[in-house]
Amino acid sequence: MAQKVKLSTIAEALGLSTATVSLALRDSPLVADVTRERIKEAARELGYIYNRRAASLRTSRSGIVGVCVHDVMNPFYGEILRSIESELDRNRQTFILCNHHDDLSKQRAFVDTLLQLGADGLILSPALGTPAADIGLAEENGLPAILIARTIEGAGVHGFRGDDAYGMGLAVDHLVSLGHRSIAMIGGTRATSTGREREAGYLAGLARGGIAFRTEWRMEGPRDRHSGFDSAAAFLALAERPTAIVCFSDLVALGLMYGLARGGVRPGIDIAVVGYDDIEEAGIATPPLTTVSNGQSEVGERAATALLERLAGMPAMEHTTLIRPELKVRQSCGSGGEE
Amino acid sequence: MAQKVKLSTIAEALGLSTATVSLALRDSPLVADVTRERIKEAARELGYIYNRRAASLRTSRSGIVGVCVHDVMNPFYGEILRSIESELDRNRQTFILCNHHDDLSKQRAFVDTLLQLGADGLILSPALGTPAADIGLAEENGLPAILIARTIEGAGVHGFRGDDAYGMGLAVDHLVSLGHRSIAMIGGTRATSTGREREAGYLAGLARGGIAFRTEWRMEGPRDRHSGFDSAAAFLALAERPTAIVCFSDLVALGLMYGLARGGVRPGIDIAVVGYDDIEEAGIATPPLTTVSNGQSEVGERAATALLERLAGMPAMEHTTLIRPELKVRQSCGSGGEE
DNA sequence: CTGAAAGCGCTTACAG
DNA sequence: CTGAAAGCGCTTACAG
Repeated sequence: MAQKVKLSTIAEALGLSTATVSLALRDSPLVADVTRERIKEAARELGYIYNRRAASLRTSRSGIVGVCVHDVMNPFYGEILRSIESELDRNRQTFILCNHHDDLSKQRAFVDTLLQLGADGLILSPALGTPAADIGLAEENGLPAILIARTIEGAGVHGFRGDDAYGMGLAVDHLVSLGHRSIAMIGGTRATSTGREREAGYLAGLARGGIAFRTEWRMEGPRDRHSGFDSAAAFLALAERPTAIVCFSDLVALGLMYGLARGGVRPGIDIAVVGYDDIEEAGIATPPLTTVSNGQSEVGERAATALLERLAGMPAMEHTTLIRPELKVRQSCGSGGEE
Repeated sequence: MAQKVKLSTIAEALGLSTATVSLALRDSPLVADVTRERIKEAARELGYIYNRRAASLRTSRSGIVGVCVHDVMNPFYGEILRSIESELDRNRQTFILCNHHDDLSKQRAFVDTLLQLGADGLILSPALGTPAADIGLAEENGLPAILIARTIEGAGVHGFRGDDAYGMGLAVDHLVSLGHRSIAMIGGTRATSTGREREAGYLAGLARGGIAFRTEWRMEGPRDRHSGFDSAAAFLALAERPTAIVCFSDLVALGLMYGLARGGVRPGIDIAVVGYDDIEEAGIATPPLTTVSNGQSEVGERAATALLERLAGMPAMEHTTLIRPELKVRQSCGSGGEE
């Protein structure tokens, strides 16, 4: 590797000062056009690489935003990330990703790293059991935070998520309107706001339908495809098998459908299944999955925008924006629906 | 936000020099035990946050490794990332992730960012059409690179990937041994080393089986679940329909199976389907997917290890390590197999 | 329109 | 075992 090219290398080569070179490279109007072009050309020729650490040490702006979610391999988060990414890209922010896998210590280590790097902001889907104080710590140290998908009481920051109770109610209402009187709910945990809200929506839906809830209908736990698959066996073993199932997520529903089919029970024909999230795969599954659209791209886009506003100097505001979910009727409830 | 706490804040509070504080916080044996404890305690009490930009500017080591792949939502890459992540975590390297979506300019912008941040290394699954010179540029500027999943001729660095030609041959041999004489291959493109190798393996397998290749058997293109699904229609429209299909990837196979089922053709019963990669979902799909295990976690782990060795001072070596694939027989070829 | 100088917060020889 | 001083590569008032 040749001698490192820095601002002063360019300055010396051109007989100028580093101040002028610095200004020129950032398109300052203070520098004469001719000079600027000479400088830019020299920079290109010399293979100059801007040193962001040095700049950031001086300006205390790093151009880095941290994004931390449960797991990027989960399409639900993947779809949110996609819109965050395009929003941040447009604003020339680099983003650092982290999966916390609901491990609080991993999440903390990540926030710490962001602090050390002088990151400009954080978009977080908090791990199970994240105390409000963790968000406070970040904010106090100059790291503005925005919450997505899950929210935390008293965190004092803006959060964006779907209206889970309402959405799950939509799913149950749909099944009730189809004539179902025994409806199970598989997956999710009360340890997250999402899990609690969706369960509440399920219970409220049953109540609206005049259906008395039975504890064996509620199978807590599964939150991914594999555990959804595994839950099929337990479900099929039920003495009085419900005629319909609402799932915590599409991933759980998709795994469950694999499992039900394996057990000889045909989703959409022998039993009704509803998912939640409306991930891309839901539309091509066989049978196509009836589900509740959860506004992933809207969550991502609005969260990114909100963070950019914070970076621009807007104050934090404690508020949760609920994105309105929508029922997507396809064939997994045997009800015809969209092609 | 209170006044920023830095090394000198601690030094002043304790009546020591910043040099001593710096050494103590990094557990240097040069500092007396008592002093070190006093310093660490003060740091904790004052809420000191280590400024990595400043440190990195001085040491020119950043503790950052960049990882860039086609798309982290693709479980194939997701599984590789998982093992990279755990390997790097153990070595306290922060990693920055980027999806290039086979867009060369995105990949270049990312490498540029790494250079500006003074990143320590790069693990890359190169975008379509990446010239060897791009890798050279990174290396010349002190950013050691390791390639995964796809390799580039003449890049001069170490790469890790599955032996695709051999693996695809395994799939075809299996189908031939089951008695199939007409075998299609769906998905993949000749623009990547992976696509070329897998196609070569398919062709070689046919030749070994004494089967004359027919151009309509080769349906290029699909590389994700959705396009796999879409390809089912084209396949079902074939005048003389092959009795078996090898797919470019599990994702393509899984999407295809959804599509075939939608068309009333039952995978594992009416037609044999083989995937590639052995992602986790393959085992729970219905029917369980026969596929070729592609050693994702081995690729990730070895690539990370190789990079860490480079960081420790080992020279670059131009070499491609081929991980040996393995056939996983399940039920999608109607052949019984594992439970 | 351009330059000289200070400073961002660390670490690292070098003294003592 | 601890301290004084230089320097990493930028940017930003301040002069001129």
